Amino acid sequence: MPELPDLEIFKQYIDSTSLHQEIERAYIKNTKLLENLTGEKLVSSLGGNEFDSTLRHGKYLFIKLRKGGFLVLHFGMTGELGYFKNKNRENPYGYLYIYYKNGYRLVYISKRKLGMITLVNNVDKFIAEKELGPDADKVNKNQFIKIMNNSRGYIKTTLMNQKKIAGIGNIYSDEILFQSQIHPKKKIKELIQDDIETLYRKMKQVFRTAVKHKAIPDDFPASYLIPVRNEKQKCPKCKKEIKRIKLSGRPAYYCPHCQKL
DNA sequence: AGTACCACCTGACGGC
DNA sequence: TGCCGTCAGGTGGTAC
Repeated sequence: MPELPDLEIFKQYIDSTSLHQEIERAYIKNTKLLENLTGEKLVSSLGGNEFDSTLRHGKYLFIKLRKGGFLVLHFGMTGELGYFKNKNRENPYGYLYIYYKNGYRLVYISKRKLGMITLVNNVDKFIAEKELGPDADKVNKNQFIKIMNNSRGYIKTTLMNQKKIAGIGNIYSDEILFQSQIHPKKKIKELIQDDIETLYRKMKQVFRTAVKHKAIPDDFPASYLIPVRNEKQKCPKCKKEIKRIKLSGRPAYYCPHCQKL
């Protein structure tokens, strides 16, 4: 479930497993995920190289290469990472394999092939080209208020708009709205300043909590929506039934009692 | 500017 | 058990 907290966990995973060790070779199984890049170029750039550090912006992960440039990973809907030595941990959906001299490999895994892999020299330039807004976990309160005041439309749609704020997806937008007690289909212009500040506070709190629990929904606090984000489940606060509606074709789950329009 | 809908891709799940 | 339709955390493009 690759949204901001998941990406933050991926970042920590790379940081704790894959930095500062020589890459023996790389292998790309399918070039479909590559953007502006050939498989040959990717493989030759990684071989004999080393990862120095990582950066995250929204749902994108940037891994700095010792010899210059960054490996960029986007995880789509089903992307994940694996770092292991044992062959029986092999995954049929692995696409990019990075083999280290120590016998371990880092694998980019994607069931649905909706992710993206590329190489860039300049992260800020990449962010500008993708027109991404500020990272949702790093944006400050004044920036956030300004972004909201410059938007119209539904609050949920706006929170998920990567060009406004980067990092929030379908699942976490539901959680942020649930914690803020705001209906997903509330129009931004109908929110008062207090609501916007609540959203900002809850957004940060949700990220902090999710990352603390390694982005594993079952470990989230009992007051969280995500572990019970399904129709016919009971609202963690009022125990009434969770409802599902659609916004631009995407499902939104909320509590009609706690989140009034 | 914002919304709905389609496409991409393919596994998971529920119903019959 | 098996087939089939529908749905799914992502983004990007189009028509209105």
